[in-house]
Amino acid sequence: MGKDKLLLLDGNSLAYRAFFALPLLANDSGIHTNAVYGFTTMLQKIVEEEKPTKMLVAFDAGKTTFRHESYGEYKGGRQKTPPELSEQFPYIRKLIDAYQIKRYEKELYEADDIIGTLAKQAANEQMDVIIVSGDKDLTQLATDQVTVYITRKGMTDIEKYTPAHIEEKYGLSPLQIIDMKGLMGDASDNIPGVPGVGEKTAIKLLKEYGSVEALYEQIEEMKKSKMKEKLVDNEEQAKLSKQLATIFTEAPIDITLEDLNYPGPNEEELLNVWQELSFKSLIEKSDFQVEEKETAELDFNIVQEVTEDMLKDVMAVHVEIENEHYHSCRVLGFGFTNGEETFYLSFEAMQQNEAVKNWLEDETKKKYMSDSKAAQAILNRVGVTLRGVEFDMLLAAYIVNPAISGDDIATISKEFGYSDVQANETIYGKGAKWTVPEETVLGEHVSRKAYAIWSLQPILEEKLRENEQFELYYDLELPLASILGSMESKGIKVDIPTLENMGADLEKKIAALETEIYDLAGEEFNINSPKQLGVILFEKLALPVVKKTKTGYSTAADVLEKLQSEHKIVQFILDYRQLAKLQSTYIEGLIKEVHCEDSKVHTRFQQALTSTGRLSSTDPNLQNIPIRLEEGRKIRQAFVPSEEGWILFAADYSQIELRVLAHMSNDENLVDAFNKGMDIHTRTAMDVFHVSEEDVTSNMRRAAKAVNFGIVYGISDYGLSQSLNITRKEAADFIEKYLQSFPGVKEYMDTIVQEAKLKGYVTTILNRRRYLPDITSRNFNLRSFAERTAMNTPIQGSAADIIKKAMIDMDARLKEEGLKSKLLLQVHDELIFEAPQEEIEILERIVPEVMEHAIELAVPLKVDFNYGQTWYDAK
DNA sequence: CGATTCACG
DNA sequence: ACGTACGTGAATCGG
Repeated sequence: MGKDKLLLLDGNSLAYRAFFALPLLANDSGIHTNAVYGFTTMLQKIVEEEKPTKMLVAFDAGKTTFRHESYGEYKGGRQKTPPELSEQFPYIRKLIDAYQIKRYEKELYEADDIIGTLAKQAANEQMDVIIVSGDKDLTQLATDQVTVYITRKGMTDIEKYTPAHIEEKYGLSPLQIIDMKGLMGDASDNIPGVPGVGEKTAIKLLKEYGSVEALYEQIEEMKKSKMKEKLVDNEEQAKLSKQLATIFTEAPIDITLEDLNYPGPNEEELLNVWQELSFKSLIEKSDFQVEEKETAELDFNIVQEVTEDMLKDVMAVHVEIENEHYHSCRVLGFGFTNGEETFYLSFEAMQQNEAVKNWLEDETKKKYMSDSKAAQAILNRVGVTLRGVEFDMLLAAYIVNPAISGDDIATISKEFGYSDVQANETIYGKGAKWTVPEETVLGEHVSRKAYAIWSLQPILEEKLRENEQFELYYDLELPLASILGSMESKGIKVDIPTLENMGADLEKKIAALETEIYDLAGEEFNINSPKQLGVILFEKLALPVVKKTKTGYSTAADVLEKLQSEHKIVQFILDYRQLAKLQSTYIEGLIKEVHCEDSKVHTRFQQALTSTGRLSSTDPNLQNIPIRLEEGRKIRQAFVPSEEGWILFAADYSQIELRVLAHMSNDENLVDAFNKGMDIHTRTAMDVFHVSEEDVTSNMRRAAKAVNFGIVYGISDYGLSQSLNITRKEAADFIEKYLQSFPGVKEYMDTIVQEAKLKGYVTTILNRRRYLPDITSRNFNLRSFAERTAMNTPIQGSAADIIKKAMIDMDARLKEEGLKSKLLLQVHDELIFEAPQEEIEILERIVPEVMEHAIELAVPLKVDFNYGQTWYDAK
């Protein structure tokens, strides 16, 4: 057994150091992590390099110490600990525990005193001692056996103070550091010292006299000077200061050196803490075996047949599929559990099993699932109607925190502290190596997923209730999932010949433009490559460079528009880009997505993805079908009703976001404008430019419209200047005038940012939440972005709440009225239905009625509608 | 696989 | 002084 090596760490000082040395990072749950991160990297490095056999982290306990008895102002005037740091201390403690390092604090004593006491004891036992702190005061403890490490910038950079190093640096012994502080004081601890004496003078005096006491014994022999006067006047203070600066090495601690043995980290615990904090780089760098981590045993069976008695009133069910394309992919199997009995059933076996099918369709049999919409769509493919979904883990997790990334069960489970389910990649492999394992492995994996859902259901439900989000989840998102599932399964019919004709037409136009462009450029190149295009435009043709990107010249549309007058080629490129986009994304891309059995596209609405609460749409994205330009808008002619004699009916909210803003800000002016049913951009122009309605020019209205957009996005003068092509100063002027006209809006914007800083998140009308950890960042960009998000998310998110509620009400109303009409699509502020001709009259009445009263605001909601033979004609 | 561009609200 | 409008998805290029 070699010599013991003891590492003593000053917890408070290191946490402070790390906090101020590093930018205010935060993980995606909104917990700040910079101090914990700095602490961790420092620990990792020092443990690696020093390989200690014993360790302890000491913390200050409470506010008062024995030093306050002799000097009440000790550490007075100190700024209180920033809340962003306070919230990190529990994590630092967790981290230390995971490392299996002892931590200790003692009433009335500071971390210094605990460290000093233990260092002395250890030195007496002939141990090597290393003290780590961010505070140079500790250097007074340096001896031949005790080295003091002081962290410098970045936490992992360390200065090692041995007595020799101190001698070299200051010309003093370690104990004289105390005298130095007695003379010069310490502003951060509010130790006064002798006024006018700084580091230089203190060192000079100590070199001559040796100590504070010796100095005062010989003070009469000192030559008369200002300095001498000050020293004489402040004798008591100097002695008190020295006393305060002295680390007490006889603290009555009830912990012994034997208690401090360091066995090395508990790798599993440490990984858990790192995962909770999202320390991805550390997890990757660590050579801990993540995959081989022991998972708890799970008792499960692979069954060929399921009998009624195996199917309980409440169960977790998971449908395992090949990939995310649930409208077309292979189905692998089903996992079931009620927490006691767990079993796996292959898809083939399920299709033969009436008991299971009946149970799945039985409304009274409650199912706990994750992504029930996918399960519904899959079962729909085999003629089974899923009913009785009582819990959806994917949606619950999303409501608790929309920033949770990943929609697979392993990822979500881990977020909530459950790790007994493996990543899909571990089971199947990835890329070309993807393969379905043998049934015992697959069966266990799927069973574990079901078990994870079962285990997390109470935890997530509790969390939802705690956040007052249970209603949002249970009454809005959960029923919506089923409605979206039906919309997806129904699909929308696409007329391929229409697309093909357009494609042929486009092909000719694109070829003609290509020729023109090559001709004007004097060479052939890839017009689709911004890099090659940049070379042609800005080098060969020497057009002026307006904007640059990270990688080179920007060739974005707004840049090209500014260059239109410079060269004929620019317009051709703009036209080429427009047509090429239509061709590749909307003609070829769309055709690829049409299912040949029914000539329909079946998009997937992502319900647990956006940070604001909106839906998104993929494969194909039906929420960005062209409309603004006529050429593109024609794409909509290919979207047709699925039955002969039916009609497409589209209804959209007018200005829903500004109405939401009027409601939330309660701005008198804005509310009035909507209550009077005015054109909001015209009204804004009237108020900002102080003109009457008749005198609002089209330019004024255009400017007002841009300002309104800006307000919704979380305005910035730069953004507005870009959109209106004016100077930043002019834009700032506009904003100023707007906020004067709408003071309620200004107040709302200020309040919401304040609230976000206080709570760490913002909310919508239905209590949807978005965390904004960057809102307190000292990085201007990150903070500004978070501030704009704080202003925008309640608006965009509340509008999303409203239309989601409208979809639920509309679905119920269609059923109530016994109509055949079906909801097909949602595009953020509009709903698209298909309907038999004879129901159009009814829809004209009920759709606006339902949508306008989905949620009552302080201003009316307004809905416009249109219908026609194709989506294009519903305008 | 990141960057760029452009389609939508 | 800092350098941006908010929220998405798909196609394409090129390392």
